[in-house]
Amino acid sequence: MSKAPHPKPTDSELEILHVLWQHGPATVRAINDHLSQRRQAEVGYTTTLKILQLMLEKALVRRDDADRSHVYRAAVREQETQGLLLDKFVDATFGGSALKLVMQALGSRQTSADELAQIRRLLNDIEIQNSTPNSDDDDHA
Amino acid sequence: MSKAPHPKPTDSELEILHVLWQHGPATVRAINDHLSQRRQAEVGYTTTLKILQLMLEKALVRRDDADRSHVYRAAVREQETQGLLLDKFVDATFGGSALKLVMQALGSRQTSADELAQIRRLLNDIEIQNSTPNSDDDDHA
DNA sequence: GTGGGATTACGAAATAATTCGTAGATGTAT
DNA sequence: ATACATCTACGAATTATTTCGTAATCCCAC
Repeated sequence: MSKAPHPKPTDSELEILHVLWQHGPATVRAINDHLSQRRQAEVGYTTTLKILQLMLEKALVRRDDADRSHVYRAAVREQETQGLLLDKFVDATFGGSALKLVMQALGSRQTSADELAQIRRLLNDIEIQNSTPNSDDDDHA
Repeated sequence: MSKAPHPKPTDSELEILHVLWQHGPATVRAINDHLSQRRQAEVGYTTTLKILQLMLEKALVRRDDADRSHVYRAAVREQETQGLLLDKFVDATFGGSALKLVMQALGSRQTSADELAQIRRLLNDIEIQNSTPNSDDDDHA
C-alpha cells in the first residue's frame, strides 16, 4: 500500500466538492457559476477547469466526456472526506484530542438550544451503543 | 489599520507553537530537539530557525535576544489560536456549521464514557448560562 | 589569543496551489 | 459554408511554504 486512494483535497478543491455534493454532476460552466456566486469576485473559467483537471488526476472527481461539455461528478463521499480532513485537523490543531475540539467548538461559540438538544440525542445514542456490546459490528443500511 | 494582528499560522508554525505552549519559552536548539522527537526524521536546525524568524515577522512569537542564543516565546494564546483555526476549518469543511462538525467528531470516532461525561457537563453549563441571562445582554424572546 | 563549535542572517532551491492567457478544436446559427 | 461562441488542453506566472547551505559572528577552552 503505497498510494492513498484519495489525497487530501485543497481548499479550492474542497469548494468544488461542496458544489458537486450539493448539486450533483455538473459541467465546468455550471460549477464555475456556482463558485463565482459563492465568492465575492468572478472566478476565471479556465481556473475552474484547471482545478477540475487536477482533481481528475487525483481521482477526486470523475468525468463523463461523452459530450463536448464534460460533466464532472464527485468521486469521494462527503462524510468520508470531512472525516479525513477532521482527523488531520484534530491532529494538527488539538494534538489529536477530539474532546478538546468539541469543547472548543461548543464553548467559544453561540450554540442554539435546538443544536444542544441534537447533541444530547447523539450522546444518548452513543452511550446506548457503548453499553450494549452484544453485536460487535452493527452497521446497517 | 490594514494589518491583521495575527495571521493564521501554517502547519509548521503551529507545530512550533505547540512546543512553546507546552514547554514555555525556549531556544532554537531546544525547539528543534522537540520537533525532531515529535517527527520521525531529524529537522534541520536552520529550518527551525528560519521558520521562527518568519514567525517573528508575523508576530506569532516574540524573542529575547539579550543572550547569544535567542529565546523565543509564543505571542499568541493557545485557545485563541485554536479558535481562529477552528472557525476557518468549520467554514471550509462544514459550510460553517459547528453542529455538523461536532456530530462528525463524536459520531465517527471512539469516544470514552469519561469524555462523554465531560461533554454532558459542558452542555449543562451552556444551558444554564443560556437560561440565566446575567443582566448584560439577553437577545432572544 | 587562537581554533572549534554553536548561533544568526540570508539566499535560494523545491514543491505545491492558484490563477489566467492562448491555441486549437468543435458545435451552432445564419 | 462561414463566422462566432464555447470548450478543452496546456503552459506559465505568482505566491506561499518548507527546506537547507553558506557566510559571518560570537563564545569558550586551551
